[in-house]
Amino acid sequence: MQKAFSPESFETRLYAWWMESKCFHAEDQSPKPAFSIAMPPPNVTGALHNGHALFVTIQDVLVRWKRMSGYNALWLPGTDHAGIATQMVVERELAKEGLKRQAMGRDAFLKRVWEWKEKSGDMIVEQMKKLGGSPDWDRLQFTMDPHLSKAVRHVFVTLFEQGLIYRGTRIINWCTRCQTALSDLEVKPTERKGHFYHLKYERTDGGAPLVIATTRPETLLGDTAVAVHPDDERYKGLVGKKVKLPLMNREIPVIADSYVDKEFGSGALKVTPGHDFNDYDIGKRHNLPVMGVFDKAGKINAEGKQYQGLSVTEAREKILADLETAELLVRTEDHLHSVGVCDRCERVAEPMVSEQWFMNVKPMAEKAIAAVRKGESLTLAEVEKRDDAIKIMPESWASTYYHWMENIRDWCISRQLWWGHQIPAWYCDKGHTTVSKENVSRCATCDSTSVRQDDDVLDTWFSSGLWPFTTLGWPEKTKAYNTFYPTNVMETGFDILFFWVARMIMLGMHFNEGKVPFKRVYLHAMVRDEKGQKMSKTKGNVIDPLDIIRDYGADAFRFTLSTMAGQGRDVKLSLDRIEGYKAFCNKMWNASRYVLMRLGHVASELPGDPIPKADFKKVTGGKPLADWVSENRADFHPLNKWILAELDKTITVVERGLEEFRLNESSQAVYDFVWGQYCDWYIEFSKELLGSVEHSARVGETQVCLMHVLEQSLKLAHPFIPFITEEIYQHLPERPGQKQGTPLMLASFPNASRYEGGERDIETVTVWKSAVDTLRAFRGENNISPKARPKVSYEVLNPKVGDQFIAGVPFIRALAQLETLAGETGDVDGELKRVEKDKQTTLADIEFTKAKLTKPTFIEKAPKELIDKEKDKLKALETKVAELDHALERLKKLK
RNA sequence: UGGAGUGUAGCUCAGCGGGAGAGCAUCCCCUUCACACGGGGAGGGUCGUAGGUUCAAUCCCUAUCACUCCAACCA
Repeated sequence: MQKAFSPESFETRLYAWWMESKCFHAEDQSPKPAFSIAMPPPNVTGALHNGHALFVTIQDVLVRWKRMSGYNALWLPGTDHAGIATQMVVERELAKEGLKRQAMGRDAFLKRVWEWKEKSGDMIVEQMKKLGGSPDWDRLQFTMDPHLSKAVRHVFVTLFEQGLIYRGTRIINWCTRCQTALSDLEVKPTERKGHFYHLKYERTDGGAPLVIATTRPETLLGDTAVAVHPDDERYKGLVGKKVKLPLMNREIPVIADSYVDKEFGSGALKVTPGHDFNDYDIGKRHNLPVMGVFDKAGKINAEGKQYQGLSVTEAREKILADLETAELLVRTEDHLHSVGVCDRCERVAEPMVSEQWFMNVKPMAEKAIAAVRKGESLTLAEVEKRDDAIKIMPESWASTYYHWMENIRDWCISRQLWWGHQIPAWYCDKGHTTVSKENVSRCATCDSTSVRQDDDVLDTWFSSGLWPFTTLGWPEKTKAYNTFYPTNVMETGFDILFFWVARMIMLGMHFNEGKVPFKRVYLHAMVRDEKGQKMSKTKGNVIDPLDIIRDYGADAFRFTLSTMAGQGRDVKLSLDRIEGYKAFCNKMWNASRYVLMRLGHVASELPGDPIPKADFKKVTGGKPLADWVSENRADFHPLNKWILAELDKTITVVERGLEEFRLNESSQAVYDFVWGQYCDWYIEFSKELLGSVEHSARVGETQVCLMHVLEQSLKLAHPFIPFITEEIYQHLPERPGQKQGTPLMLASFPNASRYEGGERDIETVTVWKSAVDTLRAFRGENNISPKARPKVSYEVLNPKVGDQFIAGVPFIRALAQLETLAGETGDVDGELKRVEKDKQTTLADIEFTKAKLTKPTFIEKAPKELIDKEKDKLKALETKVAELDHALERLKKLK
């Protein structure tokens, strides 16, 4: 084993070895219970970021743990074609070469995107490997693989036949830059500074003109009504009459609709059904004509008459100027309002009426809501046993989910892009539509052979919405499908709860006889920079995960992410923290190295080290260490019993944390145990145990315990820090029942033993530890040189603790670095001071406790156990004062 | 506008009804033969603010302030 811990020296080698040994492989069929996670497929738009690192870590921890716990564990990897995002990236690349997709043509363009996909997909896979991710790479899939594409068509055609997918002309969000329709989710409301314009609409009956406020004066070109609230006294007589649309020489009616807010603006609203979602609804209620005045490039069309050809912004300027001239612009105010912008390019999205494909999701949403409601009333364990309920964690997300699902609108699924699944609909020259799973060359209605496939592609989330089952071979009921559907855990970011998770639930239940696609959803938080800001290239605060791995190792990075992946809390990534966990890895490395030296299996650096080479076979009679330990534990030395008890406690905490997605608790427990108990105390105590003749009978037993506890710790830590634990494990000496060269990642995860006396064992050693602490504090406070080996005397005052203490004397002496623990004390003054101080605080404690116990309300109302506890405490404190008094007396005499 | 979350030591975070914890940072001592990515010691917090419930509140309730996020149809 190398002296220095250097992750780069083994990470790559071990990963390759795991791959060769097929350690990540999951069986399609197995007698073992199944556990599966469908990996959220990263977009093939480029490199991995910290958000990916977080999900890879969390999912890998869960999968490694389950795999070691005897499950046939499948983590199914893949990548997503990410329609708009990828097309945009490639278009940008092409622009550098002076190329445009329109000029290239569809086929040539797609060829380039595929090339990009190969490159980017490989890169992402490589990066996940660097992190130590253990998905079953043999099953790696891409959303546009032939099989998945076939499933997409199957779903499209089925939903079409069920009447849930239809083509219609409706108002949708349109990005004039990306030149495509967007779903509601792809439009992000953004605060923008704008103006509030008050315009005059003159009445045809010569009455006082109506004043109407708007932020978008250019849309007046498409106004087809003015609306007021039916109860608005100011406009009572006006409903049914007409007003003159400024500049357009058109008359439009005044209508009454309760959507209008009487308090807002002038209480009169211009209605533009062609370019506003609400106006569209109002228009439908009142049978208003829908007038589109922008074209798809965002230019005014022929309906805009004299403004035709102007862009939206140009038209606004011109119209305002013309209104001003016509004295129809009453006033202008500054106004901060939110506008919808394209999620991808941030250009303002234009609501526009257009013919698109839609999915009616309402019926599916109802079932999807019911499944989560059911999950809410069940525990995590109960939900695992069924296939009709979903538990969302952290639970606070459930209400957000309901709200969205209850108000869900039809999903616009067509996109005017080239990269994606082309819609399986064909139109013939007579205008008939044929929807089919197979390519169509003849119209199903009129047999015309002049057919053309719809140019558009499906929203990217259409195919990823099928991910948990299409990746298992669906619609065929494959062995893998039967084994792994429903999957157990969906672990992803809350930012795609609606985009993805909700749609998987709806489509999953719809196409799998009501069976949910996953039983538990764990939504992790965002990875931010150390100040809590979102990492973005423009802010320049992006930390590249590969840089972190290079500087600290994948394990330190993973451990950091695990400890910070507490529920519902953003991960603020700080390099200091990562460095701290690298130190932990280093500690683990060196502790292991020491243990191996002490077992005589690695050349000791101590000249003349008296410790014999550990012969486990002889000590345990050929039994595996774990078995031998549990059979003989009751007779072990208190120190060995104690560390085994601490180990049991740790295993329990680690397992509970993993079960409840509290990875931070689990990783913290591992850290505290390995460093705070095993290294800081047990190893130090063991030096005395192994090094002194007095305990020579305990050497074999202690060597077994050192080994056994180290091995269990490695297993416990493995899911979090797979590389270093595996590397150390491969250096462990031969043990009975243990085949050398088998990977740790396939070893079985520790179980807490059922041994009863653990608490008592812990108590004993706690007495020793606190004695050492006291002596060390005394040295520190009194500036006694670390080199000094003072002689210290002790006196047993409390016989109960006394026996425990006496057994620990040699160990306390060793750890406190004393010459003797029995003789005369060196510095009486200092000790007097310390004991005096201790007495004072103890007296204060007594006062506090007495006050509590003499309070009548406390005696009456507090639970009996607590009162007893307080009484016991008081007694103990009083005894302690008596002891301290005794000690003071003695010290004074010595002086 | 509505909903959710967060506010604890200088920093990053645990704890969440019975007298406040960790890591890092700071200060002091130590190159003791696994580890200076180390060992030992010390200092440091009226647990955002104000009320309330309770024998008892950092923890529960109410209000309030600050930050963050989510959902939104106010032109």
